Amino acid sequence: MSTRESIPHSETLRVHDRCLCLHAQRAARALARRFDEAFRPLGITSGQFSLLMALNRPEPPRVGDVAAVLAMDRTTLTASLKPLERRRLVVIRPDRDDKRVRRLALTATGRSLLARALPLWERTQAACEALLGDADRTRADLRALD
Amino acid sequence: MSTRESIPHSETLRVHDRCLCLHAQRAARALARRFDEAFRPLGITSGQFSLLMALNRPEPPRVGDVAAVLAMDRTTLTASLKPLERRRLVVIRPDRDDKRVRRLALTATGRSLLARALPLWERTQAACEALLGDADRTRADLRALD
DNA sequence: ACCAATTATGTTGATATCAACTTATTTGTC
DNA sequence: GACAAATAAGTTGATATCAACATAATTGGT
Repeated sequence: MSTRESIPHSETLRVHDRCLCLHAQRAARALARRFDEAFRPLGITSGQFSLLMALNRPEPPRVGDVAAVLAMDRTTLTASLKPLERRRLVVIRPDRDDKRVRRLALTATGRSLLARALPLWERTQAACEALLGDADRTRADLRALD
Repeated sequence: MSTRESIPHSETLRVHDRCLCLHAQRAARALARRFDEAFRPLGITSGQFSLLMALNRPEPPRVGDVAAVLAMDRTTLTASLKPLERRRLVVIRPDRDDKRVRRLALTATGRSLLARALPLWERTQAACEALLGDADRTRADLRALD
């Protein structure tokens, strides 16, 4: 392999400093760890919290709806539901009218767990916002990327 | 279960709109998908690109160094190296002085692949920056979170 | 009513993620 | 020099992520 085919280290540093994908991954991993830790006493992760929260609606949403809300792959969602279903936090029921559709609903246990998780979220969220100059601006930027 | 134990839907909406963890996860997933797609012709993912780039240094870094740079769990890194090692893009060698330490180095093939990936990164990065008003500000915000 | 296109979802296989635990080596203190 | 503490890294088991492929039900055009 000739030298022509490799990248100088200076270029590596430039990519490393600027790559939005890497910056977003690092921030996402760091935030996930922080929230995971906060929710640990309840035995759920940050992702499971977001998912349970997305299911807390008057009308049980469909799989596709939830995937869209979380900007998550549909098949990832199917997999993520498994442990929650096993723990009886979520029930999956066929739709009344459309037999293709499955409705995702919190159980009473799930709702109760979510209620206990909320104050933990508040605390952690406040701690994270404190790291930012303008959390609303950051949220707007993040939204622009998805 | 009593009603006292559940969260009103309005509260759910507030959490959903404000949660930094969810916003970061969504943005990270969206960016990863975008870069994954760009790198697909080369058979690597966005995460593998970042990892290979992190190894492109004059002195082969140690496992712990790379994990710190990527803000990634050390054991995640060990797992992520496996497919790259299998494809002979990376070699893992014991350190000369400290027998606990393993040095991670790109192979000639790895360096060459990275060089071919760089223009794809440039294009995708530019497209993502175009979504933001001020990419430097966004990067600074993301850095504040990790 | 038929049937092709579309829609909603699931399954499989590979990789990524992290906590908990384990092993091997080095360092520092006496 | 012995040995406890600290350091570097790996393994296991659970969950998360997504592409590729597969299935079943609905819709729309004729």
